[in-house]
Amino acid sequence: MKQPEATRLVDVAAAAGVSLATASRAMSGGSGVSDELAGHVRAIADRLGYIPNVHARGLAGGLIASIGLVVHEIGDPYFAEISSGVIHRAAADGQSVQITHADRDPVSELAQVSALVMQRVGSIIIAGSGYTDAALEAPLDEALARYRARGGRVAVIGRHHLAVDAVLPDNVGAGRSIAQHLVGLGHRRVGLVAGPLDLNTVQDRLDGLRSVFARAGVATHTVSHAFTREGGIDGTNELLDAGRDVTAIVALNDAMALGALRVLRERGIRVPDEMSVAGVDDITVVADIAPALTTARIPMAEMGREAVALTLRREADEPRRIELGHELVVRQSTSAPRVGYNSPS
Amino acid sequence: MKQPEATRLVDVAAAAGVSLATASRAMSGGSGVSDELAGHVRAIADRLGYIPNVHARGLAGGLIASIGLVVHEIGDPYFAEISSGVIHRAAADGQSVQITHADRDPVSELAQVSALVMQRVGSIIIAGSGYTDAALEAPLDEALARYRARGGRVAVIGRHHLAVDAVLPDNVGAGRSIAQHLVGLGHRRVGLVAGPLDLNTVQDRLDGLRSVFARAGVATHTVSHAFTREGGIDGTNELLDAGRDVTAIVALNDAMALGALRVLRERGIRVPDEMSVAGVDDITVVADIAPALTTARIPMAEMGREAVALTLRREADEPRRIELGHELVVRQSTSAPRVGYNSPS
DNA sequence: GTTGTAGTGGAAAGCGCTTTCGGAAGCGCT
DNA sequence: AGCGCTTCCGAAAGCGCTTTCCACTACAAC
Repeated sequence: MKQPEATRLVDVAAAAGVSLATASRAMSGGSGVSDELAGHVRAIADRLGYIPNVHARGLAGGLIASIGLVVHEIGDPYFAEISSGVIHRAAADGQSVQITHADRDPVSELAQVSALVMQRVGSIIIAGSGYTDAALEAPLDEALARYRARGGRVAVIGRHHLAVDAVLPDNVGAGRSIAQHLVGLGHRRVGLVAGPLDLNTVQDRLDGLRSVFARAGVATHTVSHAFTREGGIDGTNELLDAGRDVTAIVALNDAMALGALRVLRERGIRVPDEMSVAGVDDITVVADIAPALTTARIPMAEMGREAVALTLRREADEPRRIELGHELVVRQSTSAPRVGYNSPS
Repeated sequence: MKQPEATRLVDVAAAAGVSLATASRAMSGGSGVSDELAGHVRAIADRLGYIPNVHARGLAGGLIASIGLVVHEIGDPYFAEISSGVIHRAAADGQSVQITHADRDPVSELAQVSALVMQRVGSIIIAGSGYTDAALEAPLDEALARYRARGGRVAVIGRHHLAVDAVLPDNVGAGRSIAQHLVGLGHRRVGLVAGPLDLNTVQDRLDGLRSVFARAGVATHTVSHAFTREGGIDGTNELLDAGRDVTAIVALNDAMALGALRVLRERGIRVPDEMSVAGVDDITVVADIAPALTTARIPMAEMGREAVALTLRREADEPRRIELGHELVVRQSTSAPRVGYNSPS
């Protein structure tokens, strides 16, 4: 049960001919040790293959060099790619990453954060939209505030209603770009397949889309379902069943776009000939499918990396936000509307 | 720095009117407490919102209730879906999951495992193929043996050359099913786009494919590249550039199949009219694309769940292996070869 | 009435580390 | 030489938990 040959800090101290306290100060970069002595101790530690015991550190010191990452569902490519960025950047910094699922449920999300706090992780990164309803965010906000008061570092990805460091993709701009692209192609009636309307990501993308469409006098019809492939299927079916004669469908993320594509294929509606389809995110796979999806690229892995970088900075001053750009990626799923199609009469 | 209102075990003990020792026994399921008293203590603990301090436990007890999961790259849907299964099952059991990247590198993989061992995680799950070259696996095997000797639980997913609990998909069967399907459609010349040949997953799938093709007198041509979408692109290009007049391409996993589909689309080769394409895995997205991919389903999430289940069993007897089935999923990317196509002369 | 035998309480010893505290040593200054 | 000052170091006190070792109470079995 006990590890037999584990080198402890006392062993290092003995080998280096210093006291335990000095060894500790040398290892954890504390002050009170001369640089040369510290260097010497660290050299000895390396030679002995010493690896600090995380739990002893956690018990004695408070927080540990570990990142807690909350995503909704790691099976979702959007979160998988963000996580990949987090893990890569964290590894470069010698930090381990604990991932938990919030399952798109605010209650579960709060529970996961609490669990992470109790594990004494040094930083918490929350990925995924927040609710625009402040009441739903309040408990989370409080929990995070308490955690930060204790020295914890927090960063959120893609949500901006919390008073913490944030990495924000350009959702509004992404929506605008997609809309401009469609307007440029000549579409006049567009269906918007959205996720839950109280998510800030959905709202922002919708704002971008509608601002452009409204100015161009393009009619839009919006349906709202789960922010997943299944939601895309439901939304597209609803749109089609309602008999809206739209010439293009914008899904609020690529997962929904994939669902839309599937429904259109099953119904024998050709893309882009009879219906243009666009998404948002540019998850890896949508570049390879036929027709390759027109979408607005959100730099997911980079968002993950930046979030880790935010938790690393020393100064604990006021919340900072990093805004990342987007990029319109035009592929084959969009084209000018064909006259004669989609006009029921 | 110190958490002010953290409920500790002594608090629970006081509230329940029992001693610290009894409370500890009640919480960690040890013997020496009546079930009713234990239940009472746990109820009080719940009411107080008590969450045990992981680090104190880790320090005192040896290993902690946490799972270390090693995958190659979480951005890869295959690993993302496995991870999803692991996280869900672990959460149901109150365990946290630490994910690290091995980046398809045996050296890195070993380093990750060592790091996890030092973190005193209670179990380690390694996902991803092993090398059939025993020399490459030896260091890992030794490290795991030491860890197990200390009470650590280990499970591997999809590799069978280690003396530990394993969850194994039916790779051979999957290969056979795909081959039978293609033989049944009348294909006589098939290209195999494989990953690295020293990975047991690749070998097993290849064995299944070739055994059936050989018996049916079908000619095969194999190329080997990275086990990723990019590898699929390279492999398909190599196959096509070599002028092999195959009527079907089997990619050894869906990621490679996606790459193959992309190359074929770029070259204007129609699927399945001019070329049938099949994959293995059935990652979520391949059901939605056009043409929907014919593939052999490997139950990834279930593999993740089973791996966690394996680490949970009490008896530390000899290695157990759980073999899961596969399922041929015929979609639109395969059809009978068209006479006249692909015959250069 | 004596002996077991669970179940429980109390006390205490760590687990390996960080950190506080006070002392020792080295420095420049008067 | 004497003073205060800064540096650096060693001893020791925990961090919250698991465990072990007894002691003690019931209550059943002999």
